[in-house]
Amino acid sequence: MPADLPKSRAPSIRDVARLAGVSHQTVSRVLNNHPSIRDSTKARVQQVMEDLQYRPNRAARALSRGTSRTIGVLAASSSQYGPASSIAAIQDAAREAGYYVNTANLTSVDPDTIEAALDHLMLQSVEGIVVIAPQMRVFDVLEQLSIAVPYVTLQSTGKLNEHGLSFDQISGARAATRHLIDLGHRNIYHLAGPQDWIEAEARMRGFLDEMGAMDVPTTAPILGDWTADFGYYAGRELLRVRDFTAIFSSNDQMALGLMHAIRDAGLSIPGDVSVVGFDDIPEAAHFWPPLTTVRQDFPELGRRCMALLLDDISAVSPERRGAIIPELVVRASTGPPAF
Amino acid sequence: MPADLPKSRAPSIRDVARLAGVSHQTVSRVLNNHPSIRDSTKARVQQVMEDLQYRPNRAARALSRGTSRTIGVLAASSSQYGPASSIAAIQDAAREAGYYVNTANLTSVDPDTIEAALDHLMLQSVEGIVVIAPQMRVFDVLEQLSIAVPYVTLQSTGKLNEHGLSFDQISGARAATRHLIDLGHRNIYHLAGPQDWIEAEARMRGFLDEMGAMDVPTTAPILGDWTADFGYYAGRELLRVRDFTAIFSSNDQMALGLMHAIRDAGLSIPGDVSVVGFDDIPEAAHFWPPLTTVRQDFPELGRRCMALLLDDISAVSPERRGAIIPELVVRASTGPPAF
DNA sequence: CGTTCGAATGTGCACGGTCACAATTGTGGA
DNA sequence: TCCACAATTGTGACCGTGCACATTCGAACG
Repeated sequence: MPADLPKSRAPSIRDVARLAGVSHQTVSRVLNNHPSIRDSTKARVQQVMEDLQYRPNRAARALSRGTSRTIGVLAASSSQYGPASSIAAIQDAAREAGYYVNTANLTSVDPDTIEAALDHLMLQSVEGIVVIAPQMRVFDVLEQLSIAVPYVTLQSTGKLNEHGLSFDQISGARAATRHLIDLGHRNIYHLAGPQDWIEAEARMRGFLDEMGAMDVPTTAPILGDWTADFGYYAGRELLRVRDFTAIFSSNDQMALGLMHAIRDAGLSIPGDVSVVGFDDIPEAAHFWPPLTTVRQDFPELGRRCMALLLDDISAVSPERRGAIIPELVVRASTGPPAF
Repeated sequence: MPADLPKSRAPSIRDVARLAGVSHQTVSRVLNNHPSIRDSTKARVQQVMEDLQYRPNRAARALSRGTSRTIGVLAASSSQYGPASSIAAIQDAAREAGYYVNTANLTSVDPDTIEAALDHLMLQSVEGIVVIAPQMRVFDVLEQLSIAVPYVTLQSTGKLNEHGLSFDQISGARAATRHLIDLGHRNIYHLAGPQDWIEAEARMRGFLDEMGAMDVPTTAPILGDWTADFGYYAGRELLRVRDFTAIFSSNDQMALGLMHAIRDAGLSIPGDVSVVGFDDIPEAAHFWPPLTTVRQDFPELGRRCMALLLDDISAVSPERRGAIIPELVVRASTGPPAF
C-alpha cells in the first residue's frame, strides 16, 4: 500500500494539476465541463481527482465567481406539516438544480426579527429567497428593505402578485363552503387563521364570497391561531349559543379541536354539527369522524416555487407563476343538517 | 445628497480602509474585535462601514480562514412533527452561535442516496453534521465513509454512543408499558416502527424489557411505518383475532390509525381496548379519545444536540452528552381491561 | 512547405478576506 | 535624554478557483 501521506490540507486544483501533468486551468475546465478538452486529458484528470478524493472548495468558487449557488428560505411555523413538507420539497428541488439551501426561522413577526433573519440570509449572499412566512408584515418588511435578490412566496398576496405562486386558496375555501351549503346548511361559522396571515385571509375571503354568492347570511369569522387547542376552546365558546349547524375551519388542526369540543358537549358529528377542515394532513382521514377537508399538495407547491425562483435568478421569466387548484376531499364529518 | 454612485461591486474591506484612512488589516481587526485597536480608530472605521453598508463577504472569509461556520443536517422524514421541531430548534441554536445550517433530506435509505446527501453536505465544507435520520444504515454508511468532521445524532445507538444524545426512549417505553400493566392488562401488543430505525428499536426494547421484568408473556411486535394509515390497517388485522386488551404504539400517528380501526370494529376505547402512543404531538390531546402518550420535548433535544456539536467542533468535550427522560402523559385512551 | 485557423492548453491575476511578520508610535524608567 | 517594551498599525503573501488573454498544437488548404 502506498502509504497515504496525511496531508494536512485538502487537495486543491493545483495538486490535481501537478499529478496529472497539466495546468490548474485545465483541471478547472474539466470541473466545469468545458467543451474543448481532449477526452484522454479529461479522463486522466478525472482519474487523479478520484485518487486524491478531490473536492472542489465551495468558498473559493463562490469568491471567484461572485456567486454562491445558495438560496435562502424564510420560514414561519416550520414544524407544521404544510410548511415542513414544502421546505423539504424546496430543498430537494434545489439540490437537484445544484443549489444549496439555507433556512432561517421566524420565531416572531416583529420587524426586527424579520430583519435579523433576512440579514442572516443576505450575509451568505443568497441568490434568491423563498418566503414561507405568509404574514403580511413579512412582505411589508421585504418591500421596505428593497431586497437585492429575487424572492418568491408560496402565498399570493394582492399587491405582491409578481412574486407569488400559490394554491388557489380562495377557490378551495369556496368549494368547502359550497359543499356545506349544498348539503342544506344555512347557519355556518368560519373559524379563521390569525389575522395577519395571507392564507387565513384568502380562505376567509373564499368563505365570505361563496356565502355571499349563494345568498346565505354570515356571521363574523372567528380568528384562531391554527392550533388544535384553540379549536377546542373556540368550539366550547361557540356551543354555548349553538346557533349553527356547520363550521368551516381554516385548517385541519383547529377542526380536530372543534370536533373534540363538539363531542364533549354530547353532540354528534355530522348529525348535529358538520365540520370541514383545510389542508388534508395525513392524519385527517383517521380523525373521528374522518374529516372532510381541502387537499393541498405541499410538495408540489414547493417544487413549483423553486422552479419559479430559479427562473427568476436566471432571469428567464416564462410567466409560469400561477395558482394550483386544491381539491375537496369529502369524508364523514359532513352531512345534512338535522333541522 | 451625495450622489450615491452605483458601484457595480459590493464594498470590500479595502474600500472601507481607503475611506477611513487606515489599512485593510485595521479594518479586519475591527471586524474581528481585535483587542489592540484605538477606540477612536475603531469608531471611525465602524462609521465608514455603516455609511457604505459594508457586509463582510462570507465566501472570502471562509476561504481565507479555511473554516465555513456551517453545519449540516442530515434528515429523514423531515416533514413530520418531531424531526421538523428538532430541525427548527437546531437552526435557531446554530444561528445564535453564528453558524449557518444546511439541510439535506433523505428520501430513501439506500447507501447511494445517503452518500449523495453526505456529499452534498461535505461539498459545503460543513464543520459538523447532525443526523436526524435515525436509521441504522445511515450510521453504517457514516462509519464506513469515515467522515472527517464531528457528527452527533439525536438518537442513541449502542455502538455509536460517543456521538449520541437522545431521549431515553427505552425508559419512556417502559413507563408506557408499565402503565398498561399496572392497569391490569396482561395481553398487550406492541406496534413498532420500521425495523431499521433506532428509535423504533429502542422503544421496542423498552417494551420487551418491561414486559419481561413484570413477567408478562409477550407476542412478537408488529413492524409499522409510522403512518396513521398503517396503524389503521394493522388494527384491522389484529382485530380479526382480538386476543388482547391493550396496544402500545410506537408513535401517535399509528395510535390514531389504530383507534380508528378499533372504533370501526364497534369497540370502545378504553373499555374494550386501551391504546398508548409515543411523542405527544400537539394534536394528541384532541384525538378521540384523548391519547395517553409519552411526551418528548423535541425543541429541547435540538438545542442540546446543537450544543453538543459545537462543543465537539471546538473540541472542549465536557461530557455533556446524555439522555433526556421523557414523561408519560395519561389521558383518556387507557383504562383497566374489561375482563 | 508555409499559412491559416480552430481546438486544446497554459499564464497570470483577481476575488475579499486573514495571517505572519515588520514597522511605527507611545510610555515609563534608568 | 535614551532605551526597552507594549500598544497600535501597515505590508505583503496566501487561501482555491475562475476569467481574460496568450500560446501551442494539429490539421486542412493552397
